[in-house]
Amino acid sequence: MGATKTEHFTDKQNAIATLAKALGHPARVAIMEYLMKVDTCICGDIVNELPLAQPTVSQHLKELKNAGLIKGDIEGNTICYCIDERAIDKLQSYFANISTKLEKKKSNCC
Amino acid sequence: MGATKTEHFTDKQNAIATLAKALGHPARVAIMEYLMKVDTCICGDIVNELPLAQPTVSQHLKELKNAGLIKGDIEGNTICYCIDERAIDKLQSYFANISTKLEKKKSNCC
DNA sequence: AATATTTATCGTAATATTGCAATCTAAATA
DNA sequence: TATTTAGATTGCAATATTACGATAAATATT
Repeated sequence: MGATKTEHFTDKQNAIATLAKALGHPARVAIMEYLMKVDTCICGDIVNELPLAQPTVSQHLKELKNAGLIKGDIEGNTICYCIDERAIDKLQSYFANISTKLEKKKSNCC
Repeated sequence: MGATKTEHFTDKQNAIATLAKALGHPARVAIMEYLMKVDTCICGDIVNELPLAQPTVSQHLKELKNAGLIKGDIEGNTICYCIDERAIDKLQSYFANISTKLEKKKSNCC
């Protein structure tokens, strides 16, 4: 065994897990924050921002892209990566929803 | 290598990554949603809710607990697990913040 | 006390992730 | 055209995760 049994869970659960998993590494959180920080997203120098080798950063970018958190456009020699707002919105509304429900419930235990 | 280089990132980045990583598996998302659904948190039968064996569920619960997403109180023979609102609040405000900033910026590329 | 119930832990196999050196590709420039 | 530059891909070693059977620990019930 060892492989996640995705087929047993709902699409929504898998979708949230995929997004969360992509952010489950500090380098990828750092990449997202860097993409937030720079105004334009000429994002060639993410490598210089991170304490990781170029292939490693490239791999992290690929995972963020696969998860749908960022999108990238080829621009001549370089690639312009930027945050896909839709993914952030999904996460934001998911947690806001939980937060609201928890507030109403006012946990009567633990 | 293969071990995450946590020491190179900020505490906040690592904190978000830890929470996100814990939610990076559909079973753990499902557990959180189940804990939301049940009013009281007599949580003995999470195993029956999930298509996973008891030791696997126990392990997932442990990870959620280590990440600070849930807390558990021993209660006689059973354990009462429930969501730790503080963790949800952290995630909620983190994504809300990003969402707001993105809205202001109105992405001028990609 | 003996048995059942609930949850945790151990051990282990299968698989996935992390990280990087080396290499490749394609556009940019000399 | 040769060279540089930006980024992806390959291959591999180290480590982590996922899953579960077997078993342990501790309370509950008979």
